Amino acid sequence: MSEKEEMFDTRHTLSHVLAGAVSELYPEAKTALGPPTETGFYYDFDFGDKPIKEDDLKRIEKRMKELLGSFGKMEEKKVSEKEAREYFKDNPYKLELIEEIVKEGEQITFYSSDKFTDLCGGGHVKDPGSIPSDSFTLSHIAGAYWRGNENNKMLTRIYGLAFENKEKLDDYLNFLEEAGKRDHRKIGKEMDLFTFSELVGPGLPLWTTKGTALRKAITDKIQEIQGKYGFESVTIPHITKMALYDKSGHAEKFGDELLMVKGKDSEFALKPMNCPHHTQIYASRPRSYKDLPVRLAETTMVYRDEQKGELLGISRVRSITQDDGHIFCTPEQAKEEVLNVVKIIREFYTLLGMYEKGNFRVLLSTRDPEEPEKYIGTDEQWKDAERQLEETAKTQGLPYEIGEGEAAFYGPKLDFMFKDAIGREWQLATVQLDFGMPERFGLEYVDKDGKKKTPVMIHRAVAGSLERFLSIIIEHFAGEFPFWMAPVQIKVIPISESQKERAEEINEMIKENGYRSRSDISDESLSKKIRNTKKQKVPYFLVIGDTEIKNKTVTLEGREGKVGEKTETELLTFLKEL
RNA sequence: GCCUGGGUAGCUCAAUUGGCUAGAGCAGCCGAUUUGUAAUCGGCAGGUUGUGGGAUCGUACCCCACCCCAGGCUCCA
Repeated sequence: MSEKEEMFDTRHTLSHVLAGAVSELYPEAKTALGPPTETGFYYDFDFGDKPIKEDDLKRIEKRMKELLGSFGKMEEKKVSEKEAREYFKDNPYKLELIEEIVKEGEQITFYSSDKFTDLCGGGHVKDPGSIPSDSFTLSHIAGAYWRGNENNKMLTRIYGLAFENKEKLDDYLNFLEEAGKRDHRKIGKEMDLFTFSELVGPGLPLWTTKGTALRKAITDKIQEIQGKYGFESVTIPHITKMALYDKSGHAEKFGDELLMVKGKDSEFALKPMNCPHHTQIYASRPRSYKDLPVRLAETTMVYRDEQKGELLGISRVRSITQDDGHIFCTPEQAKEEVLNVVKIIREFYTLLGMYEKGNFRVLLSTRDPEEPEKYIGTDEQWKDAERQLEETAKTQGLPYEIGEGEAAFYGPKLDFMFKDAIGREWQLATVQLDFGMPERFGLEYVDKDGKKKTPVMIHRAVAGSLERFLSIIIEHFAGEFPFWMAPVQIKVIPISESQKERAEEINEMIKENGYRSRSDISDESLSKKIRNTKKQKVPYFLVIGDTEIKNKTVTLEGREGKVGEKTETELLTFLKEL
């Protein structure tokens, strides 16, 4: 058995110990479900009308530790439906599970120790007494709907962290603490990148001058790359008549997520996506097969009335800036176009040093075969498109997995998933095939044979949402952005008042050469000015004293220390090569 | 939206658990200093303790409602 599987069993067993401890301390509580997780385990309970508090965790944890030694061996026992029902007659959750197992035609098993019996499929360490009592801890409680369905009752979930031993647990706790230091909300505030106002509203970030410089550096870079692949920019209004979404099918899909704007005599919707608008640019004139592919790109904000509890920093917001793009092409061209988008994504994330194995994974999001009515398009189209995407993923060596039921309603997609500082996964880049919308909008092109045909539409985004993308890279770089991206790239620091003028002169010179430079001519000490520069994570700074004035040079310094004394020309050459 | 926590100056935190005028540091402003590599010194200002109600002789602290934030759940075109 691998170490990972063994840990899985340990965590699973601990969830039983947790349930055992809770059952003892709170006899009224009903146990529901409790699986292991990546970092520990949890168990869901129904505490009835006497919910527990965060403070109670200490008590439960203490009892768990006491119980470990006397918990006894985990023994499997096959039981009949009748026995099972009898044993759990007061527990509606277990009864529901038993019913399901019976329906599936599977054997019901109990796992019992001296202290506690649970309905369970197995996967335990034989002797819970062998688990070190300081290798786990209960971390927090949270609400969770029974069976993950929001129409069901909300249960109380107790989360625990568990590792091989105390050292590993401490390592993880330490990791969480370190991760907290790179939290994009903290760094965003420290570096003055964005802010929120209660007057403006939750989920609506306001971008400062520095944050905007950062955003522009990124979107310029994306445009530079995608420009090589034939994308051209377009511009659309942020509102539309509902007619557009009635036709696209989004109206039905979106419902209350749409934000409405009332005009004098008509009502508009704030756009929650850009594709329908872009189809209308395509549809504005007759297209020949010779015009295809048409590749439209636009970095623009969309607005979604997300549920409040889902908002999170700039990872999940209500005003979302998408670096969106839509390709309209012939069915024959689709594969090549998807490939090109993958290349754009690869080039961009490679530049960031984020395209490394293990740093991301790709989700091939397919249709849920159980619910075909949720999607548009024929079986044939779906199979074909899914196969096409999978082929591209394979030939491009993408670390992909199938995400069944994760597809958009109009087609399958490749989603590029990246992790934030504490390991939560977020979708950034995406390529989506769509054979529904062109048809709905009656898009067409005239083919070689003179016949009108329906083009394929490909949706794509490189950063995805600029907000979410920034949340990830702020945490990835802990604010220490690569030079080309840094909101302030260079700081010019005179040692004392007498070099102020020269510092300003150098600062202007650098700015004229297209870099984001600032001078610090405050009356602070050199040490203080350097400290501030480092705190702001500015990649390079120049020190100017009497020596530099005499030599007509600047002293260049970066994050790794002193680079050296350079003339203006040398400096510009150096910056150019970064 | 739901569950559980939280909200004190721009930021980081304090206030002996219901009892003197809510205090520090940093940032800001004023003054002195003119600095050679991660905090120069002094002064000033800064608060309706998230908001609104209530209980109390008295509340940052107790109760109610709402707002905002976080960790989860649900959702994520």
